[in-house]
Amino acid sequence: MRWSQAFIPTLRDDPADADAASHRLLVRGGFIRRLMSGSWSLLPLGFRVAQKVEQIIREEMNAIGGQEMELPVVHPAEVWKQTGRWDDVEGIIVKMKDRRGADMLLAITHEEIFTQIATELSSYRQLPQLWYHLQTKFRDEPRPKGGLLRVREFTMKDSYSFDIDPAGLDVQFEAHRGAYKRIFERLGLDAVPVHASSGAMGGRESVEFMVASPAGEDDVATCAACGYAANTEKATSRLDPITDEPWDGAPEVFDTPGIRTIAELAEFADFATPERQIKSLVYIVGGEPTLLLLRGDHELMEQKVVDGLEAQEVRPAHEEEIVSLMGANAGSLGAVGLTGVRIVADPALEGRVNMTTGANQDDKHLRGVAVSRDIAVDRWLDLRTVAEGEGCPDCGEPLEVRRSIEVGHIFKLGTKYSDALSATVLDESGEERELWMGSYGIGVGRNVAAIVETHHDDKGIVWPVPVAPYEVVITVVSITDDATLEAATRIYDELRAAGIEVLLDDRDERPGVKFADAEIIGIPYRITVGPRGLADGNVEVVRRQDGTTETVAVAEAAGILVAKVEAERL
RNA sequence: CGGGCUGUAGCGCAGCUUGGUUAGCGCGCGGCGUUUGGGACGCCGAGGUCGCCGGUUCAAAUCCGGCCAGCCCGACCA
Repeated sequence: MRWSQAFIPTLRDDPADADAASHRLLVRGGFIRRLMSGSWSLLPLGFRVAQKVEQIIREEMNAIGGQEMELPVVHPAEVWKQTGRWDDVEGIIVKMKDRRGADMLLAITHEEIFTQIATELSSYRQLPQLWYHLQTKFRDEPRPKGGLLRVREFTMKDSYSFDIDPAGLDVQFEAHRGAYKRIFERLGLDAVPVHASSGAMGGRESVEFMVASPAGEDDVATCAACGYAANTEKATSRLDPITDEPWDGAPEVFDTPGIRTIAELAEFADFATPERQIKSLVYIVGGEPTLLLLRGDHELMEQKVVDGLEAQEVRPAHEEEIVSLMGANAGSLGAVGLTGVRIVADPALEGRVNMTTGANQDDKHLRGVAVSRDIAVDRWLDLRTVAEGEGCPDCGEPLEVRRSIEVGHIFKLGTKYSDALSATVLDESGEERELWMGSYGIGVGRNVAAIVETHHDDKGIVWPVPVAPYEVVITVVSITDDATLEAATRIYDELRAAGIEVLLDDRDERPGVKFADAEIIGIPYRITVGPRGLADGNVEVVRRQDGTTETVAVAEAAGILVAKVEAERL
């Protein structure tokens, strides 16, 4: 492509509202433009990158036996009502009616439709099956951000596997784990698989692929010693044991005027250090009022409540709800002697004695509380968020917690959808069996953003060759010098003939502008062709990644670049 | 959904408090000229429903009301 003819609206100033490096650079480099909140147009450069990402995904999916198809974006409500998700995921689904008044929706994912198609499978002889498509999803996120990182409309590769039994599902799941590993390697992403919560997808087991980045929205706990890795939504840890001072007798009420927080109480009473307090949080879990108990210095992980209590809706209780349930305001709440409210406690409280907690009367607390004696715990459930430095659950070494971008997620769904939609086959003995399903997703745009987040410097993007919009840019230093333009055009033709994707910067701009633009856009290799070098029969080859420069003979330039690019194509 | 802020040329902004000729500035864009191996400069020029609707007024970008859109914080989030 000749740059002078290309639509590459590079900006030289930062967009005012950019909130992530990839957001800023993709806009600056003319890759994307916002249409509305969470919807982005892919301009020619952005589209080329997205196409390359998609092609890599296709190749790896096909390599594990995937069959590509394409399903619609607008679905009838019917099938979503059958699986129960028409109402379950209220909020993020855009719903609409057609001219006859029939309910429809924009697809947020495609389990329902793929499963419906799978009802056409009738024999175990047709299994296993692995189907996928690259299709638009629309999720009406409350607050999109980060450019392509968190959007409402996006393209996703989603694949679905169908097997006769759990063992078959395990095989497909492991095949995806391998395919995803290769995909992310080819994309230049250092993605680590971690244990994750399945969330509203349902299912029994899921693994997320995470790329460490401050722009991410998830926290991942990892152990350098043994390789344990889990999303903090799911992660557990070993805690140092605490030896409590003995306390004989019943809990004792004491006055705590104006004291509302754990920190204030610790300050107020020297025996009530945070790890000797019980944190009491009132939540409405699936409509049921629930008191959640944690150690004072621990943070609640709401997702663990969702998963552990299998609730659709989990939210903190409102002030009025707290007062009418507990008889006191937040800040003086406690579980001692409480009845009529479900009590769920974190195991870190098990066996503890001489604890301090709210007395369920405003401005009063209790000391000397023995958890097992004084509190009627209905359910013990891991509720807390692991923190950096706590012991790895597998080996005890200190955990690290890092912000990460979720670039892929694979789920073992089980029979949830095949059950709801009667997707069954007959087995060897002629018996009807439900299909065991898995679903596996990769967001294309989010991966593009993740690549930029991890491949940029102060000058701009540094694309890995496999996803670069162009592999080589030829910078023509002076287009008014015939010999220069001729030499550059010859190299351009040679590279194109060799199958290299090359951009010829034949714009009437000063060299400094061309160098800077090529760097913002992030083309991996640049050939500088100018009168100065040509006087000695040379051109310059610069590698974007590290700025290394070499001088090569004009006649050899194309051949050298072909070798370099092909070596990095993956 | 709650709180805060913003909306003026393709982009970034000033003007609004205190209403009054023709609404400005920088970048970008077009023409001409000088320049040309790291983001040049001069001259000339094009480009605007001041987010939308309504109200107040002799007069509204400016004041008032409603609506819409976007951003930030929180809630929420497969």
